Amino acid sequence: MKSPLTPTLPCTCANIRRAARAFTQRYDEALRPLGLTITQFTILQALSLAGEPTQGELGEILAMDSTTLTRTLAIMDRHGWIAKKYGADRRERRLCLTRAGESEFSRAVPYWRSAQETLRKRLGKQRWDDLTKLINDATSMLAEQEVLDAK
Amino acid sequence: MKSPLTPTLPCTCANIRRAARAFTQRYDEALRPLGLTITQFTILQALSLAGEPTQGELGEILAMDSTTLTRTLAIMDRHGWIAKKYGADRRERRLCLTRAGESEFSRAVPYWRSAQETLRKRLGKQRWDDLTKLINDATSMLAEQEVLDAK
DNA sequence: CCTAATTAGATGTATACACATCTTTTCTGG
DNA sequence: CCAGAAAAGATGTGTATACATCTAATTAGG
Repeated sequence: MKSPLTPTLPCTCANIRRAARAFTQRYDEALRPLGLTITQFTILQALSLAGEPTQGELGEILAMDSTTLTRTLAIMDRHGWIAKKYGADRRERRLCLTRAGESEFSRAVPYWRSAQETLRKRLGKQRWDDLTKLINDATSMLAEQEVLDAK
Repeated sequence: MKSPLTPTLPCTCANIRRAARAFTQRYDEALRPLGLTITQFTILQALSLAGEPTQGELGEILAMDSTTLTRTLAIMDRHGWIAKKYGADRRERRLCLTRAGESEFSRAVPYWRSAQETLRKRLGKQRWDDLTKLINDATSMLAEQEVLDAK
């Protein structure tokens, strides 16, 4: 019975952050041939699913500060993947994919799917699904609490 | 039945990264009065538990590239919290806390514990424990795979 | 209507993170 | 022993992240 490389840490946040690093390394590696990061892929995927969210709305969906998105979107904009439309409220920028963005997303999906399926098989369906549910329940509860805090 | 602020994303990595951001924001907020981040607290906690790991060993424990630790340890070193000892192998740096580091850790524990207990109560013991086990099992499995890949 | 408060996003700054590459030290074959 | 390979960290670079603060646009009170 050898001690694991990654012992359980006393801090749940540290355990989750560690998992995020481990997963990110795997997915980034899979996407590297495309010069795409999982952060950028996630935004492409979110925009291909969502309607035309504002930057703030996308930030809420991803539990990410909207000013963080300013920087990442700028990188993606340099590649011509993102379109920003000014809505009725001219403070807002509504986001959507350009043709090039949709195309890049399509190109990336097989690389992403391969990483996702490899890890899913390795963990097993039950663990994978349980993990997905628990991690998202936790995120939802933290987000709700935040909404209450703001009042 | 309203749609959640944080819908389940198709990508498990994205779900975990989102959770990491949400948790990090809570713990960082709790530690802010001390000018300490959860990253730094985690290193203090790891060093207070571990023996005297090398930088590489600490990186493995945290699933973090050892060169990332170079920068974070430099910040902590400026505060005088970290001691680096050259071991028999002079390439290595064995890490431990200074008195000031131990003292800072002790000061921080109540703030950390408060955040941890608040969230634990909110999620409930069952979910909290299940999440901890699942997330760490997943991390372990990814780390093992990495070891195999390297061969 | 106007002014004051609020909101959306941009910008300045600092930490967090990893990969490529470099230097120093150690190990391995011969 | 010595030359080449391997290992441990440091450094250069680029992305990821959030908070404080700023600007522009909208909303709320009077």
